[in-house]
Amino acid sequence: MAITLKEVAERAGVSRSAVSRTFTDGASVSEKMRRKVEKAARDLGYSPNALASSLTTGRTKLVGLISNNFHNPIFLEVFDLFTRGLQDRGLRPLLVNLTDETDPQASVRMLRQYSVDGAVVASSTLPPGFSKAFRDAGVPVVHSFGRYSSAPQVHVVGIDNVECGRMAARTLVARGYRKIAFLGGPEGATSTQDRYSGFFSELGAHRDVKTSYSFADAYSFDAGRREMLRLLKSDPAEAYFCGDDVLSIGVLSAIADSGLRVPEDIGIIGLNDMEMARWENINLTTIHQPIRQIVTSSIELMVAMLDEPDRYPEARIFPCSIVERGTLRSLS
Amino acid sequence: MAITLKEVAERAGVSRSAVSRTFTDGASVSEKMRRKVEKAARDLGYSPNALASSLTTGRTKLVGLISNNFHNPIFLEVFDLFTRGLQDRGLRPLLVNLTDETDPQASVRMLRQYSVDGAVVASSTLPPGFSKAFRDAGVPVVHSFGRYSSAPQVHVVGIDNVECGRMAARTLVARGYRKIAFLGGPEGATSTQDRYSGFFSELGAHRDVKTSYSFADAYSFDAGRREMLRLLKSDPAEAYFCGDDVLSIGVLSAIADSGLRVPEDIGIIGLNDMEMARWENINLTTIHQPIRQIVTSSIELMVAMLDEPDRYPEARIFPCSIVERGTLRSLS
DNA sequence: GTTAATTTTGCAACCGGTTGCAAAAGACGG
DNA sequence: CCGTCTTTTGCAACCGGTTGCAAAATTAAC
Repeated sequence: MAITLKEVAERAGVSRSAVSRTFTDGASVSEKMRRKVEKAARDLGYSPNALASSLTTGRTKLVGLISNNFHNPIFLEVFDLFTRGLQDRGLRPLLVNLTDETDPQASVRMLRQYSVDGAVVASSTLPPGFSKAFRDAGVPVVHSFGRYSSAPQVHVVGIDNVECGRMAARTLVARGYRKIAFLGGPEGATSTQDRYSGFFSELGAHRDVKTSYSFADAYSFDAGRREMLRLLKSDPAEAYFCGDDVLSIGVLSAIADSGLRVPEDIGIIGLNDMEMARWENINLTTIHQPIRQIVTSSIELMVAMLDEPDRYPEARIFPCSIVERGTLRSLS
Repeated sequence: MAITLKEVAERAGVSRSAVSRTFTDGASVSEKMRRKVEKAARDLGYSPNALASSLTTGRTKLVGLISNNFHNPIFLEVFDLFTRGLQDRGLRPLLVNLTDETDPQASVRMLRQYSVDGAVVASSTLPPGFSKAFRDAGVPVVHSFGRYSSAPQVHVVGIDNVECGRMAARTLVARGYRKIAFLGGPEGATSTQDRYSGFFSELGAHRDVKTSYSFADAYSFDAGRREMLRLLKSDPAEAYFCGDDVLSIGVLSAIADSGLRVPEDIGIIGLNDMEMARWENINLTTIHQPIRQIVTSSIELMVAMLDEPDRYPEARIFPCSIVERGTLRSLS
C-alpha cells in the first residue's frame, strides 16, 4: 500500500542504496543526487518505514512508558511531560498500563517483542525488583518516582521519601501538634513504607508526642475519606500527615462533613503539591514534589543510556519542600 | 543481542520456517515438531520480533493513541480505559501528545513511519478535519469524543453535544431560572460550539429568559475561576451552564470567595460527571457523559476496522443524562 | 505391501530497509 | 592530459522474520 524505497529508486532512476542514504543523515550523497531523490520521494509521497530500518540499525526509537498509576491526577501531568519530552527527542512512547498485571516478565517480553530502545517505569508503588527485570533482560531502564536505594541496581529518579516523612514530622512538631498521625497510602507501596519510616524516626526523638498510624487502600479521594470517617469515630489526632494530596482532599471532605474545622480542629499536610492543592477551595498545605524536574531528568538519563547502555546505575534525588497553605495552624 | 529465529532453528535442528510456524497460530506443525521447537525456544529465552514479522504480515498491532487533552483529569480515565482495552486485545498504544502540534500531517507521517494498524483520536477539541487526514492517508481511524456529523467522513464515537446543550437549557428553565448564561470552554473547540448552539436553540423558545454567554480559554480550574470572578463583578446570571466539570469547579470556587452561595444565589450545571463531581465537598449537578461506553465502543470499532479497513463510516452517539446533585435549586 | 491422499517440512524468495566494499566518477596537482 | 586522492554510487548481503510451493513424510485406503 505505502510507497517503498524501491519505487522511489525506480522513479528517480537510481539505486535503492542512494535513496536510503538520502534519508539517513551523515551518509555520503551528492547534492545532485539528493535533489533528484527528494523530488521523486515528494512526488510519490514517500516516507521511510521506521520499523524496517530498525531491523538493521537496531534502534526503533520506541520507549516503553510503563505505569500503574492511572487514578492519580498528578500522573496525567507526568504523562504529559513524558510524552512531550520524549517526542521532542524523536522518541516514541509505547504506553503500558500495568493496572491488572503485576508480573514483570510479561511486560519485559512484550517490550522486547517490540524492540524498544529503553523503558521508563513511572510509578511510586512498584517495587525495585520490577525495574530490575528490565535491566536483566538488557533493556535500558529508568525508574521514575521509584525508591531510592544507596546501592541502586537500576537508574532511579525521584525524591527521598524517608526525608519527606521526616520533614512532615518536623513541620507538625514545630507547629505545636502533640498528637500526630500518619495516614499512609497503600501499605505495600515503597513510597508509603519510606515515608512511614522517616516520619516515625523523626518522631522517635520527641517523647512527648503521641503517635498513631493507619493506611488507606489506594491513593484516592474515596479511600482517604473512608479512612478519615473511620478515624473520626474514635479520638482523632490533632494533625495528620497524609500519603498524598488526593488522599488529603478526601480526608478534608470527611472532616468537613463531621462538622470539625481545618486547621482549627485538625491539621492536615499532604504530599505532591498537585495542581488541585492550590485551588482556593482546597488550599492544602503540602510537600512539593518536583515532578517536572524528575521527568526531565529521567528523560535525559534515558537518552544518555541509549548511547551507553551499560552506564553505571545512579540515583538522582530531588529535594522536596513544604508549601504552606491553609491546612495547618500557623507557627507562632 | 536478542535470540533470533535462526538460533532457535539451529539448536532444535530444524528449518527456520518450522520455528516461524510454531509461533504463528493456524500454521501447520506436527506435535512432535512443536515440542522440539518450544523446548529450544525456552532454553534460549527466545521471543519473536514483532517488528520483523510486521514487515511481511503487514500488521504491527500498534495503534496510535492521539490526544491534546493532557490537562483534564477525565482524560486520565480515558487513557486508562483505552490502554487496558487495547492491551486486552493484543494491541499496543503508541501515545501521541498533540499539545504543541496542530498540523495533522506531521502526526500522520509519524504514525505511518511506525506502520500503525490504526489510530484513535481522543479529543473533544480537535476539528473533524484532523482525523480525516488519517483516513486520507489510508490509516483506519476512530475519532472518540469527536463532533457528530450526519455525514461523517470518519468513524466518530461520542455524544451529541448539541443535545447536551439543549438538555442543560431545559433543565435550567424547568428549575425556574430566568436569567441564564453559557460559560463555555475554549471557543474554538467543536464541543463548545455544539453545546452553545444546542443551548441557545432551546432557549430561543423562551422569550422570557434573559441570556448571555462567555468563554473560558481552557478546560481548567483556573480558567473557570478567572472567568467567573470577572462575571461576578457586574450583574451575574442566576444560573450557568459550564463547558465542563473542571471549569465548573473553578467557577464554584470563585463564587464561594465572593460570599455568594450555591445553589441559593447562583446555580451551576457542568458536563462530564467526572469522579470529582461527586466528591462531597463539590457535589456538582452535571451532565453525565458515558466515557466507559465511548471508549469500549471506540475500541470495538477500531478492531472491526482492522479486518475491514474500508468499512462505511458511522457515528456512534451515546445518550447523556442529568446527574442531580447540589448545585441547582430543586424543582419543587 | 502398494498406492493415493493428506499432512508436514524445507527451500528460497520476499517484506523494506541498511551498509561494507569495490568500482565509478570527480577533484586536484603538475 | 595523466596519475592520484577523495567522494559518490551501486552491488549484494544482511537484519529477523513469513509464506508459496514442491518435496518428503505420514496416514489412509485397498
